[in-house]
Amino acid sequence: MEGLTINEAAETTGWSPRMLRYIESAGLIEPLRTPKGYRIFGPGELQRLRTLRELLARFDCALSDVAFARRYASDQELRAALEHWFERRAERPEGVASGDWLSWEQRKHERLLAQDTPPRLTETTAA
Amino acid sequence: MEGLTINEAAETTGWSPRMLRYIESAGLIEPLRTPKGYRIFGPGELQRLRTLRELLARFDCALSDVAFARRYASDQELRAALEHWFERRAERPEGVASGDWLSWEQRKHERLLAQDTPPRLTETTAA
DNA sequence: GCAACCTTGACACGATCGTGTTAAGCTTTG
DNA sequence: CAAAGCTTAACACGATCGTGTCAAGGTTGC
Repeated sequence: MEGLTINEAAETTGWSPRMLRYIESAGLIEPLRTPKGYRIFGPGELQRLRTLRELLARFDCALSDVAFARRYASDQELRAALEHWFERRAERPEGVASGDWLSWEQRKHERLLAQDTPPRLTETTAA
Repeated sequence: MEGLTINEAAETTGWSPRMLRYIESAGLIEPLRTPKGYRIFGPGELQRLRTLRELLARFDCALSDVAFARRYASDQELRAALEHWFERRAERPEGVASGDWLSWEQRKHERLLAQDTPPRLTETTAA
């Protein structure tokens, strides 16, 4: 065969027909259509579908993540904004620059001083 | 004030205290802690939080999207894999190359021929 | 023409997201 | 010391994700 119908494609890719439609609705694939609307999956689409399963499993992420990553990768404005946001970390008081914000030092003593029991930060970063 | 406590930070950023903790658990912020475990939000964190609200609104995306984008931006392997996957589109029969996969042309006629009602692809791309 | 297949739409359901709220227990502050 | 704050844990709840399944109706194939 050449271009597979949805059920055939489902069998060779491991996805259920339902999921193939769902993935399409998520904008991650775009199978061709016969004039009557039947989906036909070419070898490229089939390969992408198999790879997609691997990706989701390998990186333990969701379809929506992949969809967003695609958006992130192609939307220049989005990427710029987010990248800038990511960069903006470490605004940590190591470089308290100027009096930009009333003396960190001062209060640091007032508040952070006189204490004990140090390692109490159980992050539980929701694996 | 200097480093704000969670409730103060909530007020100036617009997020609820609950959400500030949630956002932290998502790994998007990492406020300092007093030795006793009290969160203190510095001006940097506060700004990031305000910006975050703008980002989510402006690009209509979720916290998990931002979290994944961050991962995508910093995990070389992940990015490479996904980028490769994104690229792999348009495996469309315009460049059917060689006999890589038994004659598209041939079957194209067998299946796609003799039909009418053309524009029936309502995408409904789940806005 | 009838069985087999495809299409969209909808109901369902557990899982997770985004939020609020409350409980139980330290800490800071007046 | 008592009130006010902070912390984590947990229950709750509507919304969306990921899937299955079923229904109603065209299409294809023998």
